[in-house]
Parts: sequence; structure tokens; C-alpha cells
Amino acid sequence: MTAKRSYNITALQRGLELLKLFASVEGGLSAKKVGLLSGLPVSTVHRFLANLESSQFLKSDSEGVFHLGLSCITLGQAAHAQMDIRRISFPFLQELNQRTRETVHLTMRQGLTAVYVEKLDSPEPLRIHSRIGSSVPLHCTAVGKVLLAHLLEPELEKILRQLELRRFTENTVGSIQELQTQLVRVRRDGFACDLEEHEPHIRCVAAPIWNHAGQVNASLSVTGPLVRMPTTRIRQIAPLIREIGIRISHELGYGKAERPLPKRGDSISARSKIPTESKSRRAVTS
Amino acid sequence: MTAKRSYNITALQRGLELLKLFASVEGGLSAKKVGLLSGLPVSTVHRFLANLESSQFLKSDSEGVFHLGLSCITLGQAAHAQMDIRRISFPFLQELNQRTRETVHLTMRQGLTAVYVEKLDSPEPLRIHSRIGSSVPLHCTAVGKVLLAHLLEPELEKILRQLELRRFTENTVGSIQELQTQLVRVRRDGFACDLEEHEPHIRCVAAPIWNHAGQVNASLSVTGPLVRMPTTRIRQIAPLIREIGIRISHELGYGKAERPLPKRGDSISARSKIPTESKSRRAVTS
DNA sequence: TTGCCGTTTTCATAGAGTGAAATTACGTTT
DNA sequence: AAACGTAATTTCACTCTATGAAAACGGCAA
Repeated sequence: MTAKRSYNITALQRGLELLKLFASVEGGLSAKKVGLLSGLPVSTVHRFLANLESSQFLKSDSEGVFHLGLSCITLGQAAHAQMDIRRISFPFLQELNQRTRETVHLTMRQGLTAVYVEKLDSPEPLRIHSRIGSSVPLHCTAVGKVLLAHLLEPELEKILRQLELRRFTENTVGSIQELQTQLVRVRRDGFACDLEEHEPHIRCVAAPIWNHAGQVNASLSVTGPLVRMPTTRIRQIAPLIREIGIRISHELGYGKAERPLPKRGDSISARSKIPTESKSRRAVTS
Repeated sequence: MTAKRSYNITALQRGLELLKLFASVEGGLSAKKVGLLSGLPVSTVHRFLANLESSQFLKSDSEGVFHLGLSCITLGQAAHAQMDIRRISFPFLQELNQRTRETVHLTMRQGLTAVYVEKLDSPEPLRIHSRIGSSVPLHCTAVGKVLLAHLLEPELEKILRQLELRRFTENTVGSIQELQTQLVRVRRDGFACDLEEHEPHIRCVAAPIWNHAGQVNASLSVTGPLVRMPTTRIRQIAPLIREIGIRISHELGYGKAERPLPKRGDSISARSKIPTESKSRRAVTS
């Protein structure tokens, strides 16, 4: 169903799938378990494990249990270091961190989740636990809603169809309808909130970051415990975070080129350059 | 080629190779450049890039330049978090860091290089620059020499044959002969030094970490600027770092079961020279 | 010993991946 | 505008690769 040709290289896809499998479990896996979890025949699994090990993406201990290997660390490090949105955002995140004294996150979408790409802890003793590289759902986090809200229409539809709105707290959004209403508001206001929708006692505010092509691939957020985040404070933080989002966007080249920059919400129709999007760029009202 | 059967899954190997290629350059690559650097035909490259992108290991920007993607970050993070030698070593590294007030590293071998797996900065204003995930040569670093010194004979031979002894400074070891002499000394003394052999003005001391099977897969080191690392200080640090290496080793199960695992003498001899564990298990010094 | 269970290897075969070449897209020059 | 050049993308017939059922192996326990 992927619009594209059957460009698939099964062997490669399987290998990468296995790596992701290993990333998702604690404490490694035996060949047997890999077979079970992946649904592949043991012999095939065995061959893959041998291959992944020879390139150091996996490492087997003396009990025959495989773990992620050093190449993964090297690769992750390189990816992290190269990600220039991160490098560029960093000083701004620091500023936001100092001015709010709360945990700040830089996030990007990966499929149906949002991944923390950078993080700065609150200086306060009461802190939020999170980790760079870990991922959170889109429908009940501030960063997630920002990312959703600025997707192009066709993409958004596809994603919404796939999302399962797991309820984490009693505040978690319950229906696509409701979510879409929120997204309209997010686009209009230029920021999104998470009011204990993902974790109890945790509230967040997030704003979009536009890249040079006018797309929103990243968002930044301020996260704090309920006690420090009453509505009044959120109202103070919102404009700040939105502004910093815009400043990062400019740094990334947003609005550099000859065309005007749409101030809020809607991502700019990435002119004829990007072929895939045909007509719709209008806001997703309803 | 590996001694093993031709278990090779070319498609997978190529894909992983490409990922490593991307990890080794700054600022992404176009399909063309990938073709050039990898020696693969463009059409093949294209197919691979499409596959890697669909699984988020790569990401292409609007200019058609590919970069490492979010999956790499997720994977790297997972690998880092799972690596239990790192988790176990951490408190010991902290202790070493506090007691020496210098940068400490935890390192593992990856092929012909040593990879930083964990790092703690010196509290002093004059610091060493390094990054988790990056790699350094084996022949001219303290950590590298430790890892080499405790390889099993056949493996060591293979590696030595492959090493090219690039000279980084005028102190860099110039011949395999000389290197082997050093390795003997490293095995005998239980630590290795790097006296400005890799970077000018930088000196290191490193000691081995044994795993439960009695193998040395990791080493830890103290690194400092020449001005703070006169020979007398190195002589002070050496026993300390060696002892901490041994304590980590015990934590990893080294010497638990009587598992002799016969090996060409070398690392056995190392075992016999382990000084009796000092009384203070968690000593914190002023 | 025998049986069990997981790992490792084998091997005939299907079909997946290949890459030269054609096509398309885009930017630059004439 | 047209012609050119470069790079991205797609095609397609062929080959060799990856596949996975099955068998062999190895360790462990009863």
C-alpha cells in the first residue's frame, strides 16, 4: 500500500526490524526469542544475527544472548551530533530553560510517536524524568499535538487513521473528533498544551519549529509538575515558548527565501518544489 | 573475509555499510556521493537509500541530501542504556573522576578502534574534548593498548597485521616491534600509558576490565593535560585506576565461578597479579 | 543411556536483488 | 526558447542471493 514501487529490500528491512526489536527490549534476546517475536524461522534468524554481529550492530554474550552492539552507539552518536536542528536549537533551549526553570524538550516525529532529540533539566529539585531518544505518543502530549497540527492534510489524515488513542489518564483525549478540534486550536494559537493527559501531575506547553521549507518537523516544550504549572503560568509561558520556536525557525532558514512567511499555524505551501502535495494546504478546519 | 561460512546477506551488509558511511561524514550525502564513496551503482544506491529512509534510519531534506535519521538516535540510545558494563561501571567511574579530578573514559574495542562508551569530565576548567560514541586508534592510546594487550594470541596477531600505525605525534609508536614490547609491559604492569602519542599535550593512563569469563573487552582511563600529568602523578594514578578496574571486574562477575577458560598464558598471568582487593569498597577521598 | 531443547548447518529452489540503460526532472547556458 | 548537463528515478531481464524446511549438532537433565 506504500504508494511507492516495491522498492523493498526484504533482507535489509528485516535486519533493521530486528535491530529495532532489540532496541525495544531490556536485557537482550536469544535466537529463539527473536524467532518468536519476529515470526521468522530460526534458521533465518540465525543468519541475520550472525550478520548483525559481524558488523558489530549486535554482540552475543557467552550465554548466547544477543545485545545491541557498539556500532549502534557509534551510529546513534553520529546521528545525534549531525542533527543540526539540535545544534542550532541548543542555545535557545538553554534560554528557555533558564527563563522558565523547567525541563525543556526538543522533539521530532518518528512515525506514530514523538522522539526526544534534546533535553535540558529543570534546576528545581522536583524534576521530570525523560530520556533523549525515548518516544512518547502524539495524541496526548503537547509536543505531539504540535507536530500533528502542522502536518499537511493528506499526511495528517493517514496518521490520524493509524493512531490508537490510548488513554493514559482521565484527561487523555478520547476521540478523533475531539483531537481534531484541539488541533485547530493549536494551529490558531501557535502552541499546544498537555494538561495531565499523558502522565498524572505533569503539564506541558509546546510550540512548533518551522524549517527553511516552511514545514514543521520539530517542536519544543516546557514540562513541569502540576504544582508549578497552574493555568496562569501556562498563559505566561505560551507566548515565550512560541516566540523561541519562531526564533529557532528563523535560525533554520525559515522565511529566508524570497517568499513571505505565514505567521501562525498553517505550514506554508512548500511551493512547486515539493511535488507530492497537490492542492490542499488550507487549514484543516474540521 | 571471516573464517565463517559465507553466511553473508549482502543486502543487509550493504545497508549497514551505508549507515556507517553516513556516520562517518559531516552534513549528509547526496545519492551521487554515496555512489561514489561506496562504489555501488547509482540505481542500487537509490534503492537502498529509499529503504533506509522508509525505516527512518535516514532522512532526506528538500535538497535531496540524506542524513542519519531518528531511528539511529533511538537505537543508539537503547544500546547505550542497555550496555550493562556501562551501568555497572558508572559509580566507579564517578569515584575515579572525583579522586583524580580528571576526565575518565570507559572504552570498548570495535574492530581496529576503541570506542568511548562512557565519559565523565574533569571538574577543572582546562578540559579534554571527547565524545561518547567516537572512536580512537588502538596503537597510540592508553585504552587501546590495554585492549590490545589482553587479546588472545591469535586475535592479537590478526589485529596487529591489520593495524596501520599512523603517527599522530612524534611520540606515536613507529613499529609493530616497539608496540609489542609495550604490550608486554602493559600486561606485566596492569596499566598502559599514552604520553602524548595521540594528541599533543595530552597524557592518559588506562587499565583493563575483565568480564566474568576472564576476557578484557573494556578498559578505563584517566586523561589529562600534560601540565597536570607529570610522571610522578601518573605513577600515583596507575595503581588507583588499576584497582578500580579490578573492582569493576569483580562487579561484572570476574572470578566468581572457577571458570579457567584456558588462554595462551597472557591474560592468565594478568590474573595472578591482581593485587588483593583493598578494604574500602566505596572509598571516597577528600 | 535417552530425550529434550536450542543452536547451527545444509541445500535445493524460488524469487529477490541487481545494475546497465532508459527516462525524467531540474538548473544552467547559449 | 531551446539546448545542454547533471543528478534523480524507474525499468526490466537475468542471475545469483537469500530463503527456510529439515537435518545435524551440542548441552543438559532425568
